[in-house]
Amino acid sequence: MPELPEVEVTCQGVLPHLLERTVLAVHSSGKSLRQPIPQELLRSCLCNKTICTVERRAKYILIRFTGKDVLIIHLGMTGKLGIFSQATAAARHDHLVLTLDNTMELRYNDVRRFGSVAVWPADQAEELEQVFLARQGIEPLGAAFDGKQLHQLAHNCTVPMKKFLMDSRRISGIGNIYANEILFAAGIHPVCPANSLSLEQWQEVAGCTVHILNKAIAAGGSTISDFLGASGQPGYFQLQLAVYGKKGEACPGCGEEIVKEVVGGRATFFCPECQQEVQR
DNA sequence: CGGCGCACCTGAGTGC
DNA sequence: TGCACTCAGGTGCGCC
Repeated sequence: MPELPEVEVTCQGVLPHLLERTVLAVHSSGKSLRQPIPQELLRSCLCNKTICTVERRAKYILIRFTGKDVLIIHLGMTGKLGIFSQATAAARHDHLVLTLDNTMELRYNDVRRFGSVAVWPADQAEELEQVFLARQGIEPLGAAFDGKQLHQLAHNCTVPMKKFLMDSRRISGIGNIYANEILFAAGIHPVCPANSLSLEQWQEVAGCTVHILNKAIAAGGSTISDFLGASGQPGYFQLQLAVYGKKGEACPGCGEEIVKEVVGGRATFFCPECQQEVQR
């Protein structure tokens, strides 16, 4: 389920249930995610440790423990985190369960197993910062994010805008749905080369990015209060989408038909009228 | 190095 | 009801 807003909403949703909680036990399904779940390492690093913060970086959820060990979870395409009572029956595709000291459990469920679970032991805290976190793209909701920075980032880069926005090594957190929505909002054609945009256009793209991501988080945030049991689907399920999945429907801006094409190997929706390919 | 295609996995939906 | 086929919101690998 995750693009940045969904991961952020998940973080905010589990946060109040995890703070100050101590992990008593770790169980995994035995099935491999992107990489095998390191059950023994999880046990030795996390059992009897207390959670002190939960934060998001890019599309990763970082659960930090006293003693500096860090559990890192990526939701892949279909990963979900939820808080359940021990009495709640396990669901199909539950792959990791952390038993907490208040009779509740944190459960990671992932149908397609494209997600990942990793632990960075305290003695590797340095590497976590310098190798892993430093490798992530810029944060769209970070203080430094603006059109000027994107303009510089796109210098000499000929890839289509759609791919540029979705490249997590450059910008973190934007997936297929929001890339479509951002380009529509900014009036940019998805195949437009990244280095062909003016500074003004990049400022527009930056502004739309922040606006759309924040709107999606706010919409998903309405589900946070009942996050127990990992009910509803936060994020884009709550957000009014303008073009994604709307092939053949009327553009909300001009009424022209939304078209679908494949760009960078993924379904791409746009309005051929509002998003002109040729730049003037 | 930049960019492309594909593989990883399961399930939902569609058309016959 | 069943079967074959396509598609899905992410990432990283091998290849040119």
